[in-house]
Amino acid sequence: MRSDSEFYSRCLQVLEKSPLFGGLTKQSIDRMMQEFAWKTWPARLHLPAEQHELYFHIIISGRIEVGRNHPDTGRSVTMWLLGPGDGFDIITLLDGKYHDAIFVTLDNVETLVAPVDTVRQWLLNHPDFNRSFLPYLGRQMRYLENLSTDLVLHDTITRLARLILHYVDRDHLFDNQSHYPVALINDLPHDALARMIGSVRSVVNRHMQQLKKDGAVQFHRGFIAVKDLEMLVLHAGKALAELKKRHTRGG
Amino acid sequence: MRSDSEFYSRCLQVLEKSPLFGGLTKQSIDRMMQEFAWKTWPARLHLPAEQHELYFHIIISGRIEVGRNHPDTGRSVTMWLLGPGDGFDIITLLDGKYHDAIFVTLDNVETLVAPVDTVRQWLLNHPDFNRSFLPYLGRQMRYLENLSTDLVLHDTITRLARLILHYVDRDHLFDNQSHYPVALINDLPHDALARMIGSVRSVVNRHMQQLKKDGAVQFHRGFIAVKDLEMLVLHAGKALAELKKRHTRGG
DNA sequence: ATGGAACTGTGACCCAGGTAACAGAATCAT
DNA sequence: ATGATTCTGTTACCTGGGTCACAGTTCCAT
Repeated sequence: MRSDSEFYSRCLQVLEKSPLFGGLTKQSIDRMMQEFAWKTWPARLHLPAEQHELYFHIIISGRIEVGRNHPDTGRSVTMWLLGPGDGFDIITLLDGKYHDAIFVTLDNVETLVAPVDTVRQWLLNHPDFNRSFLPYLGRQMRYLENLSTDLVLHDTITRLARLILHYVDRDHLFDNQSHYPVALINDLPHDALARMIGSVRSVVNRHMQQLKKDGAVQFHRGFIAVKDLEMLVLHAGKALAELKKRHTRGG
Repeated sequence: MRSDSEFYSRCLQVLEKSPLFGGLTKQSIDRMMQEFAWKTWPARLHLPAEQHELYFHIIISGRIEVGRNHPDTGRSVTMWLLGPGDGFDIITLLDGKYHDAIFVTLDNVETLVAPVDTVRQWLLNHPDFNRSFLPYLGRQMRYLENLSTDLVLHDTITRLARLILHYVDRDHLFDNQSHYPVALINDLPHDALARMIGSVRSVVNRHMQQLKKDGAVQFHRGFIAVKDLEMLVLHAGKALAELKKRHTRGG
């Protein structure tokens, strides 16, 4: 991408606050950008898997769901929901092997693309790139750890509460409407939410109704917001036993 | 550790075939070893969590279970089972933040220890170290991905079969006894197996009985081996539907 | 050898949550 | 506008596997 490109400044903005490149100097980012090409993808597209062994992508706008399917039962899990500033596929980038995962665009997506080999060279030769890349890897690993442990240790309504909590923007209470906005997942259909917590649409709906009844959240087609943060924390939290008592008593 | 230390050559051997350092030249390994200290831990010890923000460890012998507990229910998951050649804690190494996980030694453990900062410096300055470290990270991430997806997509007996399959040593059929040995997990009690697949002792036992009845595995206290690899693969595999038919017909 | 601790084997019970199925509402494409 | 498609709400049903409880077994320490 040339620096006179019409998208250049937009991409720069995204990269600068990206967890992957945020730590770099403007110079470094600039030099890297030279090697990236700009590319767009339509919504609901399954990205071809071979792609990832050849090219590394950075999302500028839009979201991509990374998951796996069970061929027989038709069920699936979302392992990551990638948004602006995220890169993929980091696993193939790390070890060069085929990565058995399915990448689906949720929106129209813009990415910056470069050959994996190029990116791998940077990793090996540019300490300052490593300085932001390694913590980014840490973040992604933590997300996976949390996913696994949540699946084992918590029941589905707790996982749902935690999911919403994870994306809630606590700093931007809408005073007039007295609710907290939810980032990235606020317009997802219930199936997509279900895939993120290892469950199933109808069950997620069931629990969303419960959370609504409890006053924790508010939602309608394509919209989720948090009404009562404390209540949601309670659902997401340790006080599981107490909560159960409440429900059996109060309905 | 000085090169005339009595453990030096043993450590060297482990490091050379470790996934973390296997790729390095003898020279590099040598230089690194100078900075490591040798340390031992008794079995069944909970390693103090603060440790990991200060020191990075490499296991020379013994195993360490890395997992999480649910304070209220008492249930727990094992996220990793670390053995000789593995390093910890890689997540804190990556991002320097506190890592909420519990490390328990299963055996008497020998480790090599160095300050995290030292190791982090190597990461940033030694491309050849990076060359084996990054693929190692990839491997660990894949393990977590598989854990999460298995938890969602497969039932417990399938996960159990997959666990055993993952550690089976296909290359060393014991002809005289016609069974395949199982590495690393072959002497674990059923609780420990249960924690690795997000289940519970009694259920694991149930399923182990089933696998035995089907001729897939053989086991007694502190011993697991694979009798019929194909049968185990069948249990672990996609042909879930067919297998169910079998069982309902045959018992 | 003997008492205790750590493991294994099983059965009875029960419920969270997955499956299936359908009706209604919102949204989109032409 | 209108038919198609994609989402949501809700019911009835059923089962995998978790909980509890206890007995038997193997192993270890003294």
